[in-house]
Amino acid sequence: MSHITLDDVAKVSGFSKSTVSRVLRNDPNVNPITKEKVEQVAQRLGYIPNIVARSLRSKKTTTIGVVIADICNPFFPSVVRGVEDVAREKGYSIILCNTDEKYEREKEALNTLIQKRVDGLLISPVQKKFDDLLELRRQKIPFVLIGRHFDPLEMDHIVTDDIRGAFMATEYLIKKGHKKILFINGPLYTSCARERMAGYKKALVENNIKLDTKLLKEGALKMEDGYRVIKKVISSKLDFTAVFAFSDLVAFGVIKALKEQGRKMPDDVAVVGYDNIDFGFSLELPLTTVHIPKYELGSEGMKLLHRKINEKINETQKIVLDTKLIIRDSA
Amino acid sequence: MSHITLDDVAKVSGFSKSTVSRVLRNDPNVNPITKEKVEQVAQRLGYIPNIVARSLRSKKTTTIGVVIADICNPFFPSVVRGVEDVAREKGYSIILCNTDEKYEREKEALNTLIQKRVDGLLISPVQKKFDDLLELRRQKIPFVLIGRHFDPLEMDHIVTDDIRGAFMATEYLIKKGHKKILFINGPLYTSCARERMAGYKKALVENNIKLDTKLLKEGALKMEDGYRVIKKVISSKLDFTAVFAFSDLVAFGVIKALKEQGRKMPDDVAVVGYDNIDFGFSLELPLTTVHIPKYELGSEGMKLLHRKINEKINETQKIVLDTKLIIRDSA
DNA sequence: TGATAATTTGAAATCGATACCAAATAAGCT
DNA sequence: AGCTTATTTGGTATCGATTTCAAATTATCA
Repeated sequence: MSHITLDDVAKVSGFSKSTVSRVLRNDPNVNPITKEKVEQVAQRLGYIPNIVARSLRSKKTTTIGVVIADICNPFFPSVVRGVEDVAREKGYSIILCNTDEKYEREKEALNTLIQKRVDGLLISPVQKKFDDLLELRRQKIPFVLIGRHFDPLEMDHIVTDDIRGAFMATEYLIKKGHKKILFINGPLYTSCARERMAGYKKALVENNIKLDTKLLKEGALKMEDGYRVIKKVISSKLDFTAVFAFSDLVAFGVIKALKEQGRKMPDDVAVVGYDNIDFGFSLELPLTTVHIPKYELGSEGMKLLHRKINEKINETQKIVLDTKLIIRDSA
Repeated sequence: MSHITLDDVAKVSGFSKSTVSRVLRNDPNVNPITKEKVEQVAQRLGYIPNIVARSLRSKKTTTIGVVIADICNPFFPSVVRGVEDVAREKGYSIILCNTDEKYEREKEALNTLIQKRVDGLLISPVQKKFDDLLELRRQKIPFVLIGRHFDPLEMDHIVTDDIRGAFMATEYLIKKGHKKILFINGPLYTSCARERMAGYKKALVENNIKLDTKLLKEGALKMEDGYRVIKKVISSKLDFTAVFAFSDLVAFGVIKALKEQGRKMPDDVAVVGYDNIDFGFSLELPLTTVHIPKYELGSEGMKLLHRKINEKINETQKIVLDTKLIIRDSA
């Protein structure tokens, strides 16, 4: 009454468990005629392989962990989709975990994923601490970082060229005549915020504009953050003619706040976002932004992870994808 | 050198496997002093429980499958997030699968999930066929349908009141004086499309407007579909003053097409969407739409699934969440 | 044809935990 | 104390597959 097992198929078909196992795993070392017979019995009995048992013995779960900040952040769905498409193609399932940008949550997630013996992990790390990642490395569990990386730590990763991305965005604003560009950056514990900062500064330097640190804000991640910063900056009478936001999400908050202040965009203030999330084009004010190949970040990341799992590659793999400036109406 | 197992902890601590197992599972039938000792040894050895082994024996994987159409459809992230939050709280991980609205993909996904012995499933079904769901039922694997349901099949589900949602949207348009309301519906194999159709018709009947079947279009799911339908309808000189779209996504396509035609919204044509996806408010034309409690669909669905897994509830549970009309500028 | 190699099959051990039942020990009570 | 009951521990079977190694069978070829 319970489940049909490989044993049952063996008994009914008259072959041994070994042979049946070979058939069901498509092992070539089996007589085609035998294969046929066993398959028929398996079919007839409605046999369903128990992958848990297989995993225990073979030490492979064909499951990988995907750890991101928040699937509701419009940046991530494409990434995850890219991962899943490649994963499915290669025979993996994905376990999804949201960290909400909290280190403790990341650590917990990695813990359960280790306990569940995933074959590998794709992680968009919180970066406030990284002991948990070192632990992964110690355990020799393959993992690839997505979108963020730890420079001196020699961990496999796939990221975008954020220095260049931020450089392009900033230079574009400069070429349009802007000199007071408010940069609402993300948290500096993230590699992307640091690199975008570098890109921003590089553009200023190359165009002989001296840096005004009062125009540098950091720590913005969500819409509210962009909104709040603008409100504060304006009440402090700080002067600026353009805003470069850490993300499109932050840019939305910026636009909302500026609109409430009655500032016309892009004439009074130009706004540039980052990420190029969906529907940014059909906003009230179609957003000028830096495109990140989100799907590829996921799909190529998964491909790399797959190689890491199957081939024993020792050197750290670092993939850097290109970004692209998308010019629309907001700047 | 390999992994520390429960056996190792047993040997080092001097207790038996059984006792160690009890400690690590927080079984109350164990002396606190023993517990302390064992825990210290486990800690010292860096023991990591192997959940695969546990699952094999206990027949529980603490993993559930989540099968949706496409995480890139802005409807789903909130749903998945709702699921994951509750799942995590209850000790489950989620395996995510995208079907792209294809029955074969759904079937494959369910297959691997069954083989991986998930404890239960949350499914937004494709509804073109349902043999795969009947198979799940035959196998007595608990599952809950999300957002769509099969009326006569008595399967547990959590949906929204789409008759009422569509009714409200349509009636709102009627009260605004519209009589020729183009309804660009989704595929009729989905329960939600059928119910919204019912709501649409009900509103017409109650307001003494006779149904013009030429104004009924179906099969729209994506932005392109909305765009295409409008283009076609206009070139066929069909007259309409309002559009009720199956989803906000479809509405986006509609708006794009209408704008290209130079029609002013909402004056020439009023547009109402469905779902209330994020950022619909900050569009060029803030969208009037029907709100669906997406997060709750996921979180409550997961709660129901959890009950189904743990208590042996026999009656089919049907949860219907309420919808709400969100009035903005597009109609 | 007979020796050798290749193919095909099977028996038993194993993966790492939990479950079940029995045994040992401690506690409670007349 | 002596008996019963509760608490705590241990031994062994088991979950359902894969792996390893050896045995049996078949094919190859001088």
